[in-house]
Amino acid sequence: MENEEKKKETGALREKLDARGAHFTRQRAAVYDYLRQVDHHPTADEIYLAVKSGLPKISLATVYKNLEALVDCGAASKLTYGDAAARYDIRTDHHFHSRCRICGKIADVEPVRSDALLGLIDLQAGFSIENWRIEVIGICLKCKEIRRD
Amino acid sequence: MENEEKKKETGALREKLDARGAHFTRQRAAVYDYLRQVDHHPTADEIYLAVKSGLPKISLATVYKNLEALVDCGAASKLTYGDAAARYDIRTDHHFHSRCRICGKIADVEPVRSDALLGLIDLQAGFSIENWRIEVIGICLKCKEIRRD
DNA sequence: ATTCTTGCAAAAGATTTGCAAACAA
DNA sequence: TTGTTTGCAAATCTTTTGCAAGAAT
Repeated sequence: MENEEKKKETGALREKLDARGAHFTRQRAAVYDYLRQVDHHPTADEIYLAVKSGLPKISLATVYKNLEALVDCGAASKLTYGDAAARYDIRTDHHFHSRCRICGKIADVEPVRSDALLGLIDLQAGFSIENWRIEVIGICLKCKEIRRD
Repeated sequence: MENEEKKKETGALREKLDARGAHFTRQRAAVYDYLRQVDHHPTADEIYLAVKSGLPKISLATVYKNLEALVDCGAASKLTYGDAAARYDIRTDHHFHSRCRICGKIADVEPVRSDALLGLIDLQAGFSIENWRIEVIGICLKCKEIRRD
């Protein structure tokens, strides 16, 4: 049943927070739950507005603090692809993103042979790679169909 | 001689601005010249401080407006890799960047077989790629030598 | 009991905007 | 002369911070 699944996830969050000496709170759980339930990568403000319906007194500052706590304990990640506002992602594994130039939607892109990237670029000598990010910009299927280009 | 080179570049900038109906001004040329002479990717504020020595009355807002004009006419590009402040680059051709986690230095990375990137990722069906960006994060040679890790 | 979190307001940092005077075409 | 740019100040937007009261461990 759905409640079992929810309880399991809640427990997982509790453990991750605990490992960092952070507390489990209703506000924190609400931010986490919203991030889990949406299929896109919302900004702090969007999360704030959404979560406010269940917790009317929550403040935007609390949402920011909780997002930071979630990122710190490995329960979410922060996307900073140069928009005005940062976006947050429930996934923390290594993956990339595509952005539609028309509708702005950001979708997940899975790495297939990620390490082969190194052969495609001419890096300065002696640079030790620890991580890399790829963003693909273009037009998504939905926008293409609407425009019939 | 150096003046010939400078005049040629100035002429090129004038043409690009002209094509957009934009004017060539001392302030605009100063921002452009600074971008040409540095070997890194400065923020608007750094450009402002540097250009102010030659044009003491220039304002930060003017620097922002000029950077936008330069980007618009294809004389520079804007880097938004998620820092607090955007960075500007005199190059407008397709290339990438590396960032040192220790010293924060951003260096150019040349694409070798850039189109082969498509084989490395699993993009959603129907997405038309127009452009892509890669950022490599790690430790540069200089910082590695200092730490002797 | 102790430590962390909340909510509020204020502050901070980056960037944009409105506008009259100055400048470039 | 006409349209663009400048410099200034004020405004905007995102994010952070200080702090007293409240909640979690």
